Amino acid sequence: MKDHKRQEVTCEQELNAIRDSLEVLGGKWKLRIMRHLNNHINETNTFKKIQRGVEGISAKMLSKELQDLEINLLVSRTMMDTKPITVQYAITEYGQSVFPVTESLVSWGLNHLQKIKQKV
Amino acid sequence: MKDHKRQEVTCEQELNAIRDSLEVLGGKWKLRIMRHLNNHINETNTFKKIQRGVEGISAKMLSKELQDLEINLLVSRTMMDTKPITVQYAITEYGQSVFPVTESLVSWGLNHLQKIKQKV
DNA sequence: CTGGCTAGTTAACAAAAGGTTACCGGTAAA
DNA sequence: TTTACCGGTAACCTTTTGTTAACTAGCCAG
Repeated sequence: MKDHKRQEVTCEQELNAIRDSLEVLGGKWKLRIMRHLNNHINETNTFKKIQRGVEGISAKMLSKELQDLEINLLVSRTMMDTKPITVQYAITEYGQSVFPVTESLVSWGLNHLQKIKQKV
Repeated sequence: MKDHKRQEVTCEQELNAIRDSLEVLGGKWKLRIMRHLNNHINETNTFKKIQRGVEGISAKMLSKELQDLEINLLVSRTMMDTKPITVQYAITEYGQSVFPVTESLVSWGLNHLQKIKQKV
């Protein structure tokens, strides 16, 4: 009975799932932060380091977005008892699961750009 | 034969591609409209019929969203010279290409819902 | 003549998302 | 003592996004 097929869902549930995905991954900064953490996965990513690495983001936005990502289990937050107190952020193993999704957005976006260029 | 490898792109180009995809497919109504058109692909979809089918959408939003979708070649618009003038909208063949993308958003969203439920 | 159908448009507003500036308590170097 | 770095937060402002209600013009039935 149990195969690799997705659970049966209604049309409305699918639309909700899309809405959820876009809430968690959408917006101006979330995927940029995820990408930065993934590119620097072997380094210690403190708040300030991330802010310097993700171009243009303000402390307020970075703080909010990291909290959202942590709530959604995509990023972990660890306080370190150092002299000036530091906080380390890291992408979680579960967080890696977003990359196949973003890959399909990248592919479609690149293809779409070509398609629209042809039109003009 | 098509080359299945994507063109080489920079990190910034990938982020732009994601932004483009989300611009074209994001927002509250676009995918609901696309889905409705796809579910009723063998019917004649007039403006009013779509408005009745996509629950809650106002004339203003439907008008704007259909224009955006048409600009992006995802939907076609055909004026019919009927007694009260009618306009038929249809999803284009190219428009069908969004469904693999949305499918990955649906899968991830459904999985994420389970993941978050476990947390509580 | 009235009212309803067609496909929209316009203006005014509200809500959500994002940006700017200033500031906090703590540590430490100059 | 002043200065700067750390990880933020609060107040305020702007921009984007979406909602509501009123209105257009043409055609038709009662």
